[in-house]
Amino acid sequence: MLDLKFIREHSQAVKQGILAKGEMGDVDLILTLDEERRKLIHQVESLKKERNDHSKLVSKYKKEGKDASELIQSTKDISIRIKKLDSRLSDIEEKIFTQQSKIPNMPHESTPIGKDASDNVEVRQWGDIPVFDFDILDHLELGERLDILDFKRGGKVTGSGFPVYKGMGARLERALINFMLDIHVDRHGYTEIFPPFVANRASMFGTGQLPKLEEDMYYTKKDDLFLIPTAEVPVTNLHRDEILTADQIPVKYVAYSACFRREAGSYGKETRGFLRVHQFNKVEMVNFVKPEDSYDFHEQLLREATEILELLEIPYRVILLCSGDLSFAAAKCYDIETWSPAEGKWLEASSVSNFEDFQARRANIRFRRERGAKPEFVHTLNGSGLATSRLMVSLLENYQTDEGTIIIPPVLRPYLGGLDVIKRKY
RNA sequence: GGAGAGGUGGCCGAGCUGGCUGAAGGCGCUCGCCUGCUAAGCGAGUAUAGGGGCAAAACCUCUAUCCAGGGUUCGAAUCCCUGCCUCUCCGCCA
Repeated sequence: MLDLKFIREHSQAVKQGILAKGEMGDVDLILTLDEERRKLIHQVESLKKERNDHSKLVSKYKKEGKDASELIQSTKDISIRIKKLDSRLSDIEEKIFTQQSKIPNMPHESTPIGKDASDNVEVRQWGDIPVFDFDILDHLELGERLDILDFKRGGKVTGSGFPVYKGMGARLERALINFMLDIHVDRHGYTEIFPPFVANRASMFGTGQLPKLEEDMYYTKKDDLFLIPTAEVPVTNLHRDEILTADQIPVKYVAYSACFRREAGSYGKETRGFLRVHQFNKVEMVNFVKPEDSYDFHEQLLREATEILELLEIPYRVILLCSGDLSFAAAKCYDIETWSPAEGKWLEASSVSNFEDFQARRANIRFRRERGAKPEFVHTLNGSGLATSRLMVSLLENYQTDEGTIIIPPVLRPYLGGLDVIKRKY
């Protein structure tokens, strides 16, 4: 959410930002409504003052034994006028709020302006793309032959897009999650959170999923709750409506969660196997920091995420998203993509975003620099570190051998009881 | 799911027979004084948001806020209704 005052004072910049992001948003309507709002506030507040004064007089008259009936009658009229104006005012404020919530965050100055993914900028690449001297298999075939992934039965239990991990596949998934959590906790100073996987409307609004992405989320009607699309939602909302003290900041949380996405209307391309699923696992890092530090933390977050891939020795590249490819709430975002030898392309395994105060304003997360200082909005950032589904694709495909086995990266072996290779059972 | 209790400022905690109560008192914190030595005492201050005054800050002023939303009333933290949340007991379940 952008500050109403900011929209009022920088309407041109906001319009440009909306265009650059390829979003919708009616700035002029907001400006018109805001003007009316302020006019109404002025009227209704002076009436309220009058009413308050009258009420005090009534009290005084009664104490003195004077007749207050005339005064009471005239005050009654004032109250009726107030009620009318108040309801008009809240009507307008609701309209403003609706419009305001639809305005995306502004892209940061270091975000390249562009239309779509083709305007994204590659920042760097790490590791060499592997060359194989045999015919490689894709992760689906590998998973099936090794009997570690079962997409078919997942379809039976739930529907397509709900993969089942089996045997060493399940253990490998668990190993990846534990490995990533341990690195972030032990080396990057994170506090681990195990959050709820279901969140309410206020939380979904706080991080910016609502209202725009309602159709993309699983929803439980009876309880008016949403299955989380990312741990970012519950973890960021941990501090909703709070004022943090300066010594609490920066807050660094890391959380594992299952992530649920309906991916409505995305059938067809790129839906094979793990490439697009409705449920996947992700380790997510969330930072709450002072505004002036947020871009330093953004770079640090990127390093913390890529370190995982370097330890796993999986080639990746970092992409700086252009304005048009940026999500609604982000001001700047790096995507980390890992290499899939079978697909012959890069797969997004992580998004590392700086939301500045956009989420903080929606979720009302503030901090005080010192006692007595005015509360300010924090800056929130988050980054996947990482999503295991795409990571699993790259891991299986990059570490496959001509025998159809999978070499386990050394850093993961302690998590797999020392196992160094996954072999076929038959 | 059934029965009951409750949600007040950074925290604790009054008020809840409606009227200078934005809210006693305590703790914490900040500043000052005194005193001086791991302490105590004294004084002052200590919410947030919005509107207006202003180019802006400081400041002044008004309005709102005692979980949220409605209602009653000249006037509500105080009365009524609805919702949310917390706690206790019972039931059910992992």
